[in-house]
Amino acid sequence: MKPASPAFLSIRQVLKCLVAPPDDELENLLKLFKTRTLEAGEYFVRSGDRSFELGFMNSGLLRFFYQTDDGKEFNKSFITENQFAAAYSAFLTRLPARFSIQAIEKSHLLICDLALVVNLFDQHRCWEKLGRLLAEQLYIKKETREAEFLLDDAETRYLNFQTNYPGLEDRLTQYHVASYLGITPVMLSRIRRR
Amino acid sequence: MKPASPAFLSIRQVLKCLVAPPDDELENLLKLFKTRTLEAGEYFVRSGDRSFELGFMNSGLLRFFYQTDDGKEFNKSFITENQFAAAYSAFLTRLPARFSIQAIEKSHLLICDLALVVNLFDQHRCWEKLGRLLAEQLYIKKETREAEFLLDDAETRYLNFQTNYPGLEDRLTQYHVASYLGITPVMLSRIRRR
DNA sequence: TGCCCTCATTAAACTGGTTTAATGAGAAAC
DNA sequence: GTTTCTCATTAAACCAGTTTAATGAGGGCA
Repeated sequence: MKPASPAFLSIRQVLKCLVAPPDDELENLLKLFKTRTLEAGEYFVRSGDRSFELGFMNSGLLRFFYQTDDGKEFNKSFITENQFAAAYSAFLTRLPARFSIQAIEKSHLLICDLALVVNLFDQHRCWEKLGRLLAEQLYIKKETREAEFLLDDAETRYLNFQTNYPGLEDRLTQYHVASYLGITPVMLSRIRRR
Repeated sequence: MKPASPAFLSIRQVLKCLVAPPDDELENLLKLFKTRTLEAGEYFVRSGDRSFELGFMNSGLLRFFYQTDDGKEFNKSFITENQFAAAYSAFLTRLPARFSIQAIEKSHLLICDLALVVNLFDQHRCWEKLGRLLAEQLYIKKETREAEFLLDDAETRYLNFQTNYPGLEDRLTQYHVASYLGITPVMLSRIRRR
């Protein structure tokens, strides 16, 4: 599968839009990637992993989730088409991943060793900038979520979820939505009744 | 107050350690800063503000906090010596700040217009890198906090706070600690009894 | 010494959410 | 058509943390 194939169309566009890389740098980066398909239920990262890949989603749906010792799960975010996916914080801190990443729908990705991408940071400023922009996006997303947990009750968080992730609710079971909101399916059902 | 003065010693060290800037670039950056003192209770940023400064703490203690419509406050983080302080997410998104930053102790800072620093990103790679590293730090901090809220109960969060911010508890009233943990002072008092 | 003032503790009623368990409802398997 | 999944709903008991309010305990200050 070569960087000229249709699978590379989206990532090309996204990267051009984000950091406007020179053509040769862009090709350098793209040839590090290969395609991968995850079946529904399959894992991209498992909690405890120490080696990491960067994924770019061509299609499908991933969830990032924490697990407690007694088996409870907490979805922390969802990733869909044209977004990057990685256990980036674990890579940066060189600690084992604290959460898992799992496909909820069959998903088509481009993947690449994360360390190879980070090595490019020193090679050209556009990749350093990419690293900055991705970190900024992640930061803003997490901070927004922190604000929701501190300021909003469960019902408000549910309404926010509907507007922030339009259409996503239909692709998820009530269990996954509830887990993202930090409540039980029972409570979500009660909220929905209103 | 010139960049040669003692007030610039710490920021010099921190920047050298983070991004190893060339001497002339470092001086370029430092001459953008001037000193500022905040009395206890004084604000560095107010919720709703649209223009932002980057602060570097020489001494003192700041809190970042959200406020609800009915006046309740939620501390989201604390900043002490040798750390940078800014409403960075608001700056990045060009939205009004959603939280306030206030001095809990009398604080000595170096401050500078945030936009001037961000303009330097294109001038030299070391500043682009600085932007990346700061965003990464913020991201990791927020993600850690998200994990705590999802996985841990109030008592565990309290114990985490004590180990993650050693000595800080003694500089804060019980109200501020409780607000950071997402509980009431009453509940914190009960936890402490155990 | 006595008077504030602010902060910490304790108790009691209350509430938003959980837990457990039973019931319903749709879709796939055969 | 019946069985058997999985997922959503509903009810009832329960619990972690809130709210309100009263009490205590220290510090600054005239």
